[in-house]
Amino acid sequence: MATIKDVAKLAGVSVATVSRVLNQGENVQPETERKVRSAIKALRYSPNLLGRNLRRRETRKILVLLNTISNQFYSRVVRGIEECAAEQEYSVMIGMTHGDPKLERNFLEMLKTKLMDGAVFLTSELDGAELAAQLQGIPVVQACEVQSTFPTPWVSIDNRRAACEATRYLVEKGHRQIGFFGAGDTYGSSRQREEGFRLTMEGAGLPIREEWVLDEGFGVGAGIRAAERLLEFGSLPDAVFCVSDTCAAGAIRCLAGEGVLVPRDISVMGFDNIRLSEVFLPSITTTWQPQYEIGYKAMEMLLRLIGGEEPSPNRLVLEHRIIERESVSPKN
Amino acid sequence: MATIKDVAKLAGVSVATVSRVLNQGENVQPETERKVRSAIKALRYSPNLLGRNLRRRETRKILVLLNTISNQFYSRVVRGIEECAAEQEYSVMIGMTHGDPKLERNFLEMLKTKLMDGAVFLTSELDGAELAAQLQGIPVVQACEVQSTFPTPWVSIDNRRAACEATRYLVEKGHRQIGFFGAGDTYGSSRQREEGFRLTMEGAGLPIREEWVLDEGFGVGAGIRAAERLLEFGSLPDAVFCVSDTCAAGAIRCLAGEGVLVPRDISVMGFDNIRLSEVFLPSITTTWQPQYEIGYKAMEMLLRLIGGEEPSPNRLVLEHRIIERESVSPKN
DNA sequence: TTGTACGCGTTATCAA
DNA sequence: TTGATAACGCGTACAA
Repeated sequence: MATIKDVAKLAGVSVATVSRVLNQGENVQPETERKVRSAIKALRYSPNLLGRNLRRRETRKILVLLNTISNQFYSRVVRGIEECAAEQEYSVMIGMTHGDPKLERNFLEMLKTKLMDGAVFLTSELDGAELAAQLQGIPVVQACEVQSTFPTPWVSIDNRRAACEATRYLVEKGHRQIGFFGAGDTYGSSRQREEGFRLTMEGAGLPIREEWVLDEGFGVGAGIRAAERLLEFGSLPDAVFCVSDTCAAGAIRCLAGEGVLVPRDISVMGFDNIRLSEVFLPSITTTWQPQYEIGYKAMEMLLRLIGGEEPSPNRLVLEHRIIERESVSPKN
Repeated sequence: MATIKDVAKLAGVSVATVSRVLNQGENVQPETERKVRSAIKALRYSPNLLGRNLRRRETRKILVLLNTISNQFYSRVVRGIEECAAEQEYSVMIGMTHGDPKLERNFLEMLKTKLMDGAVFLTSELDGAELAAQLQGIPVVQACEVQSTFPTPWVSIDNRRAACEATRYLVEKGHRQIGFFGAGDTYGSSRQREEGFRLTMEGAGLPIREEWVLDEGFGVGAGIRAAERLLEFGSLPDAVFCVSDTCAAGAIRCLAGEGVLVPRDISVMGFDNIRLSEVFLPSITTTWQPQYEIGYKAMEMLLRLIGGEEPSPNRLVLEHRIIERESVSPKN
């Protein structure tokens, strides 16, 4: 691999001149520049970014941390991050933690040592105290999945309010016995959505049957397992509010396997509005969140942070909206 | 951010000693080590990986390049890569190209300049000639989506043979008028699957109606668009062979919207066996490919390449298998 | 306009 | 066992 020295030697100039051609492009004779460029081409030279980054103290790369890309939801969030980043000539790289704190610490190490200029956390497995300690001076923004104990700016929706509205929607459709398929305490968004569900049920004077509140997780498998457990009880609720669209899809599929049809026999509501929810049969009534915008805004905040400013506001709550489809019907 | 010098100063030793404590841990007095470690803790020191990588000429990071993570299929492939990588203490980072050669060149730049030790390409937008020129000495392996003109080892399935078998399966179910939803020439796998389709149809003496061969792409939207075009013709085929499960799902959904039910009115076959295909209603008959193993084997090859050996064999064709589900039924 | 030389933060060699 | 110091490849202040 050719270095800047090789180029300088071949072009018959000093490394400084080569560097000047490469970077500013100013203060160099056209003839000299020509020689340098042809040497670069001849040697197929690319500047070693390790050396450059070390010297410049910036890498123009940012990290997106998430538990898994198999969760369809994140893909448009990342797109938002990427497009904002690209405008400022940043590249983004994705790291997966698979819910493993060790893997997350590994990525944190890269951040601490300036392998990347900053990060957007879409999920995190660490607690606020540890992260606060680790994150000293590292530009980080949280998006979607937010832990308010983290000492970082964030952008998300109001999960609790969204869940309130979703539950109220079900109630207004005439459903009275409503179950909730959540993800337990693993992630805050699920907890907040459960809160919203409970609050609204109580506000409407409707009882919550705890055997219909099942915490299996966000994924398709979670929906299937929760539905299986639901079927073990003698009676079914009128409707189920699921913590995610994938969970809802799994539940609908599992119920169908036992002859329980959605929405004929039971209504199922999702959350997120991923592509699957409009394609699924039946299509899934859900709560849309502005995935692209969440990502874009988070990246804007991160850029401010990298620039040394404190973004203001440093917490951003974006709008959500119920999207009516086929999986919820009025209670007859 | 503290550097090794700060640590050395605080501990009252030289940087060499600090480095020894950090790396080999040998040849250093317990007492000295204790002092160093407490200085490290006090200063919250982490070695700067840019400096280390520059010096060691390795980063222990590898890049996975793909067009988009919204394609569910890749997630298990990446998992295979990650688990093999982790065994050798490599971290993996994902970069998306979104089908844009410029973005891909950007990532290539990182590789050329040793920001990462090597890469697995799950897709690529460049042609063989350009890549051959760029890839001089950079360890790269292709997986899944393979261009045989690339000068790299690869691992994949036999797409053509798999498509032959899938088509034959449809024929054996009694279908005679069969359509193909592909992705055109954007990626080789689609072309090879189309070849297999055509070969088998001809071999069975069945005519191919070109208006039923539609190239819209791999995604859900592609399946929808292709189905829309299909519906514009007066008559429908007995069955459609789709290039991917997501495409099949889109097609099934679109047909259902027009009252054409799968598999009652038409059979639809997918490809890949992603999670969606077992959850979808109807569940999708498809061809499984060993996603995890493809990733794992590709990473094994890459490690050999990084180690300076040429892997042998340097092309690996793994097995596939038809999975029967609900979306294909016998022609009555 | 160009070149010399230093520093970025490490690791590794060599001498003490 | 430890320390001084030379790389690694680059950018840039300063001198020429």
